[in-house]
Amino acid sequence: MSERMLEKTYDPGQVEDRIYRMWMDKGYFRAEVDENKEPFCIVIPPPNITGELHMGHALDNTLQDILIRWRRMQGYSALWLPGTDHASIATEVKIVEKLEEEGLTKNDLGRDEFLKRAWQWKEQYGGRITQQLKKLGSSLDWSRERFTMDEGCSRAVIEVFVRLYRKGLIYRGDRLINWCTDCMTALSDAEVEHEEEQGNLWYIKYPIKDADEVIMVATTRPETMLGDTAVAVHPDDERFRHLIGKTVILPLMNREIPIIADEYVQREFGTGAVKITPAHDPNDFEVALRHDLPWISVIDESGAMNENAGKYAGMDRYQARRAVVEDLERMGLIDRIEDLKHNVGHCYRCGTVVEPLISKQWFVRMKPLAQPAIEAVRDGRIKFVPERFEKIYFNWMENIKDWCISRQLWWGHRIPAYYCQDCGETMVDYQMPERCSACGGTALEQDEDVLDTWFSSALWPFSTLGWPDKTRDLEYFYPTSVLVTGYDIIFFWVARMIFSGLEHMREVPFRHVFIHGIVRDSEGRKMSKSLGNGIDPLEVIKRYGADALRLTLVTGNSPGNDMRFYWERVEASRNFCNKIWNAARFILMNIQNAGITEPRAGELELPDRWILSRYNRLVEEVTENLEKFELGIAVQKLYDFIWDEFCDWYIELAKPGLYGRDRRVQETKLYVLNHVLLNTMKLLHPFMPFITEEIWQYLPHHQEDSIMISSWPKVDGRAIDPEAENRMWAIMDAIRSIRNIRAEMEVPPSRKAKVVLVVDRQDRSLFEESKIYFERLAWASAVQVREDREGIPSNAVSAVTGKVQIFMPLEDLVDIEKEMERLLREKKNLENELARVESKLSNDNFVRKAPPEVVEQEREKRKKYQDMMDKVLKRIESLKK
RNA sequence: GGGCGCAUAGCUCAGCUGGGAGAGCACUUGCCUUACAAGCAAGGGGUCAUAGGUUCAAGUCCUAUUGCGCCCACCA
Repeated sequence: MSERMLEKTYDPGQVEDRIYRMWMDKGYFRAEVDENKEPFCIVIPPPNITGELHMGHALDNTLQDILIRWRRMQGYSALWLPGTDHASIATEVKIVEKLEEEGLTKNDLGRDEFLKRAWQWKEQYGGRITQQLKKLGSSLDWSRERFTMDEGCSRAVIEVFVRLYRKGLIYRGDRLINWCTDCMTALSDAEVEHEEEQGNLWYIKYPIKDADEVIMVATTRPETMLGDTAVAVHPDDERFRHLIGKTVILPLMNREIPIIADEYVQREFGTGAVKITPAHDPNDFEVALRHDLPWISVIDESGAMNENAGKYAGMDRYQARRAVVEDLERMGLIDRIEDLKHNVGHCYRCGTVVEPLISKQWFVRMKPLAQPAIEAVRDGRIKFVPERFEKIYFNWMENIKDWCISRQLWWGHRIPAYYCQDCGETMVDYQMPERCSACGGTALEQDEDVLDTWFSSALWPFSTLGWPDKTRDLEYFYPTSVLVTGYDIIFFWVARMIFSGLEHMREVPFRHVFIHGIVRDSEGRKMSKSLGNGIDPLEVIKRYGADALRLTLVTGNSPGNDMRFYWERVEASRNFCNKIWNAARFILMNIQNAGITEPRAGELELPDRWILSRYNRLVEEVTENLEKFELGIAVQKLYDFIWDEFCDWYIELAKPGLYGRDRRVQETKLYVLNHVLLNTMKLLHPFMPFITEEIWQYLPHHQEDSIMISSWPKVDGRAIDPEAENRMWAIMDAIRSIRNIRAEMEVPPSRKAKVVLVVDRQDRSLFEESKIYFERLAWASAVQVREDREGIPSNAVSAVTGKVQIFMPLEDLVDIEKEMERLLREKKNLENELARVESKLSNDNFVRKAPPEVVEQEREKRKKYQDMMDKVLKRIESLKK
């Protein structure tokens, strides 16, 4: 028994760091390979080392921590594996920015020096976000912390690259790729964000060679005409049929280019004739391949016109656009200019308009990898929660194109490809070969480029467990159990982990993908740095505590849906913390005066049996909700149970016993109070780990040193007691009625009143035994239970519930007219209810087709309402006298 | 162009496999009742977007429509 006493309000600042340290010191986060236990594993979506904890992380990690803590308590060997991502582009951009402040560029430093800086940066800031995760209470196994560029993960990357290359699934070639002229690197399709923008459609006349005719094309990017190598029309388009095979003189460049026919052309759009710029448009590139057209690059990697652009060389692409249009106008070749909304691709990191360029890059051949990944979801080996995201996943996987994986950056995994400087041979290997496999030369150079940052993330579920080595961890924890992440990175990450896991492990990387939405501001806008509307989770923790933040994030959250952040909601969560804190305080105060005794059979009173029954139902439901990833529903039930049933009802119902003389009764009450609180703290622990631990530490009668290693409550089927529930419900119903009347008549609690309860014979003992609760909870001075209404003065107020007719002789307060009004209102209500029930029961189809128990329910209702109606009518009669 | 989500109390949102509409905040009234005023008790407030349909029964399932939002896509 503890001598310590709790403060009147819960102060998370006093508690959280101390408890987290205790958990760490005791090694509770550490998961062991234990053949006697089932494994349960989640790998964290590794936050970028550039990152600081934002609400998205807070939500994502709260959900993971809930699942992990719950499964750990259930007896699984639960591993939550932490780590960070090197975030190739994002980090490199930051370091370049920092260099700029010093007046330096990447190239001033050179590759080696730059990487040294990058690693320094990683050492300095890489741990920042992991420290912040601790503030949230995340029960991550820090002994297994990984980094996408640590030695093991890097080995995995090389292993995968070499394997895929040897299998023919990685290749290098000149393709039209997305290029960011600001980041100066190639991007994958997924890294391009399309936005609709207001633009123009220029109609340009191209003169036909040796004819007095022009063919008009329409384009949104006039500057690219400098690189045109054809004009295309639809093969069946009568308007142009006679021109197919002829050539046009490309204005400004005076280059002869052919008119070709291709079905790609939409006859209805623009003029029906399309200029073909293979080097700067993905469609045109495809057309050029089909027709064996040359391609001419006119824009360079910085977004400026190159030497192929004639007099426009050196101009920025937008400058060139204006110049080209001006020149064409002067020549009378612009027919007209229309407004047009169209999609423009932007770099997902810096927002720069992406330039399609032809470039030699490395690619992963996707089709063969995508197929098994589609099947794994289709046949249910992987399940998305909620399911609708499977559709999005299929749509992406089924239309996937080869993945451009090389990046013209320095921070990242360098591509393990080596080129012979003598004969140009390409070799891909685990390390640099001694000599060229073709010519035997020794002058070899490694590819300058690094891999897409998502290439290493794709391996995360197994690279972190030791792959390519056959480790015990890998054997035991793979496939992992759940992946928890936002819908915004399904393509970047989830999809790629799935095909990578299947390809390299021959097994799915996880069983469930639990998708959540994003946290928005109170106006529903995305939180962003530029808007300055972000809420810092650490500030929330500081002001209200981590538990309040976690509760806020999970309450009302349904899978896959966005949510808005309100400080008012955090306050409500904080209030709940305080509520349970005070419930615990109350129980502890009483435990100091008496002990706890496990009750013998028959010693439990009605409220005790009621709360134990309700508690056991709660265990059942919460567990079920967690299994279905319905975390928001689970926590709502906990909230309601603790606040309403336990605090507002049971504690009040227990007080008479606690404050009575009978020590045995006191100890029984304390047993039940402690038992229910202890176990609801367990149920609540995954959601609110700190306060539940703190309370646990104060409460007596548990074996384990910490709530986080205690066992998840099990349902005691014998405790579920529908009869106790019904009986208690009847008492509560009557108490509520009395309170209602008193409130309506504005009787203050200080004024006690006599209460007469008229009941049926079979309920008499129930109400006799429950008198004390009416005294305590309904401010009754004396309670009389009887089976007849003889001698009840007419100047009493009354109410009717299912089981009891209540009279309160409040002589001086009673206004007969008002009383009559209330009775007539009651009568009206009952008439409505009866009419509704009657309409159902008189419907032959209902009685015949509805399930018997539903029909029975309706019949019971009818009886109940009729009883109530009888009583109300009698009361009305008696008042009339 | 295709797909998805949302539309429920003044505000923000829950509502799982169809069986008499819920929470938090806000509002009204009364209470400092020896755990908690960050609290207690009582209360007001909703033709569950619209129109059809399935069913004995629809907020819940189906179809269409409207509004808002998101994702994907090669009509220049």
